[in-house]
Amino acid sequence: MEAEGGAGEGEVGGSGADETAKNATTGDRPRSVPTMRDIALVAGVSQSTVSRVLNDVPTRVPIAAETRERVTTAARKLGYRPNPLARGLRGAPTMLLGAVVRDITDPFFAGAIEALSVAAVNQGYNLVLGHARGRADEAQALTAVLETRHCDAIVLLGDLQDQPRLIADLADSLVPIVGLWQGSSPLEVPTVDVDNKAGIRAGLDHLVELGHERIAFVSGRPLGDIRERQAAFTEYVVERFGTVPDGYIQHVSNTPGGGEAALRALLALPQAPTAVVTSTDTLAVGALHAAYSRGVVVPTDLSVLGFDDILLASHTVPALTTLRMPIGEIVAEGVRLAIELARDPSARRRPGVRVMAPSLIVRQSTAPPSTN
Amino acid sequence: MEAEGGAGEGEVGGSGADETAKNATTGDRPRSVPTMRDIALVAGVSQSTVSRVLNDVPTRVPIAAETRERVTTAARKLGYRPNPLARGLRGAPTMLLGAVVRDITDPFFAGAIEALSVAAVNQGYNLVLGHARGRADEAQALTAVLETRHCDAIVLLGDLQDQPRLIADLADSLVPIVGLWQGSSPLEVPTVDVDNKAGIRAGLDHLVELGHERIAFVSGRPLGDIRERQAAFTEYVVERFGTVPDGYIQHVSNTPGGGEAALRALLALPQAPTAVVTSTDTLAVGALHAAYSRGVVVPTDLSVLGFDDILLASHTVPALTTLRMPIGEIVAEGVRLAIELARDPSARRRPGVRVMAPSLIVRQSTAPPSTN
DNA sequence: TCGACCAATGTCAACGTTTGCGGTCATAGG
DNA sequence: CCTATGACCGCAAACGTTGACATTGGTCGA
Repeated sequence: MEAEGGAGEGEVGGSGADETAKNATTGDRPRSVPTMRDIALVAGVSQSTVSRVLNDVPTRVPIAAETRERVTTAARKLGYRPNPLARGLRGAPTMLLGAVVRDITDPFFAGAIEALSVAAVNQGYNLVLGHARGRADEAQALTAVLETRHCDAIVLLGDLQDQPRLIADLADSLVPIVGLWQGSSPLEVPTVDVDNKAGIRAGLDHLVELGHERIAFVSGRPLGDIRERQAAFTEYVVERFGTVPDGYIQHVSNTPGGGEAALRALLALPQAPTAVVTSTDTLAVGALHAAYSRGVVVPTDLSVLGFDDILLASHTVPALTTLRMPIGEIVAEGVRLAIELARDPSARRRPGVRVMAPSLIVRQSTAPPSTN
Repeated sequence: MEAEGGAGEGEVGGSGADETAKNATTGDRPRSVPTMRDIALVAGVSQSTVSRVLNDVPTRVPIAAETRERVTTAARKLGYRPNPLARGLRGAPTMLLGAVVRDITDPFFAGAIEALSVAAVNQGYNLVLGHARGRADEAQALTAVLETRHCDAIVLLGDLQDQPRLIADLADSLVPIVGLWQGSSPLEVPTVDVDNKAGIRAGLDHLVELGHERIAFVSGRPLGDIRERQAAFTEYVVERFGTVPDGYIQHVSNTPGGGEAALRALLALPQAPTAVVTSTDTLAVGALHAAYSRGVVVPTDLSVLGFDDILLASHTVPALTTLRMPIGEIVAEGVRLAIELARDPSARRRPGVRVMAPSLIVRQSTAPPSTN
């Protein structure tokens, strides 16, 4: 409030209430965005010359330095901005990457979007967001991001198997597509993912080495990576201990609240586990909270292992032992692929899954089990 | 890996290595996306008729049902998708909202982006992301999001005062702009924000009622809202206690790590505070962790108050007392404004700040001070 | 039997760029 | 004095849509 007139109010503040005074404040500027023709008129050249000068095209015939000068100054004076739609019409890339995510509310995917945006910007691209949550939106996401192919390529985040319409639309679209975190059921597109199985096994190895034998799993909706993680857990435990005890796999929503509910259920079991593996750090946070509020001390009474290594994982109470998701690598590879496909249409759609390795980050939420 | 051939591989998998076999696999489809002319040819009508039928334009002159039928079936058969660039060139809105955020890595803004995307999609718009972090990107964000006005309107998130070039570009752009969370120095655009002062005062009232007198403030970089919050804190404390003790205002980076550092510094003070107000929940999380690892029990030994009420705030250990940021309201109003301005060019740029009220959420991280 | 009028469709010029191809000068060489 | 030859630049056609306007082929009333 104190700074109402922060930056150059004289410059900008003029416009506002009265919309009739189009050119009064700005002099002779035609108020709508200037085109190349306007520049051509001012500079006294043809519009194509303007195009050539402004794009600095390597024309076989040179353009006089003086003409060049006249055009550029005219352009600057008029405040020319090229019209990307017109360029796009001529086949120029839009420099836009579409990102379709199943649920942007999921903190993990929100983080992934961040990383994706950063990676895209680094390559000169920007991100168009679409999310596909819910029956109704299903159409929207594509109508806007795909069908509306402003985008040079599309990146899919997360498992979208339950959105048949979206997948169908993807199938006969011409924009190149790459998938990230497709988990156990990747689409027929180039895909990058984390090695869920290796991650879960590394985590379980860690717990087993500490001496744990009663290990439970808290899972979000078994889709995509989550399903892979759960499968890896089951496989390992069966391999090692013969069977997964009843109730040792909890299915909840992938939120802290879900983690809380799951842990309460686990603690109520006749034989409560001494360690809990969560399919996601978000769940682990909830589990930590539930343990705390039940008086169960982590890691003394209970070990908790997460997956993802979200930003907060190193700052929970206690700090969370987890599996670091190589978001950066995955996203970078995804963007690289997407751009490569966008540039070279001949290579599009060569399915295949590239996996990146997660790594175990040992912090304070795991310890040997207490001797009952 | 197991699911390599997940969905309809016969349909899609065909394309790939050999790019000469354009039409071989797809029959007679021209392989590039079909235009209205293609449909017109197939249906045996003129291209404008196709346009009229497909857009179901309320033309004063009717079109024969049979013709209509022929056109629609042809369109469906060819898999027609309208070209938004061509439409845009004719002046149609792109249904894209640009979002420029100072630092998408900030968890709060990441969350805001989510909410913004949801709100935009609800209105039929999609989001184009641009971030403006760092000197170099500064140009990029605008080159891509603004200059490239694919967007019908632009939403600014957070204080961007330190990006002069961006602001300058905004000044003479023709796209309508609205600002969110501009804090103490809003730009000359319609702006929506939270009432930081009221929030801080409510939080301090709460602490004072509990009996606290030694209250410290942990602040991120004093920009935008953060600056307002800090100012409100100082004002309140001076008003109430005459002065802010030395060292009672800590400046750190807005991360959990920053919160940790700040709390360590505060605990090292000769007269440590009994309560800490953080400018952000992210900082509060760090503070909780630092307290825990120092053996300082929250809330018995120290009260911690956050700001924002992020998703995790109710699941920290202990659950965080904080001020709920009305993200939904702010974002909804912002999107509403943006779309309104996009639709009605005559109303653009009527500066002014609308503030939404935060509310105090009391959880377990605050309590009366221990009697030393 | 002829113009009027209506239904049903086609024509054509935009929108702002890019780009292949051709045109117009001046000047130098003959 | 005439014609090549560069050096510079303009013309105009695309790109895929839209929409104002023109154009058909009939049917109807006079």
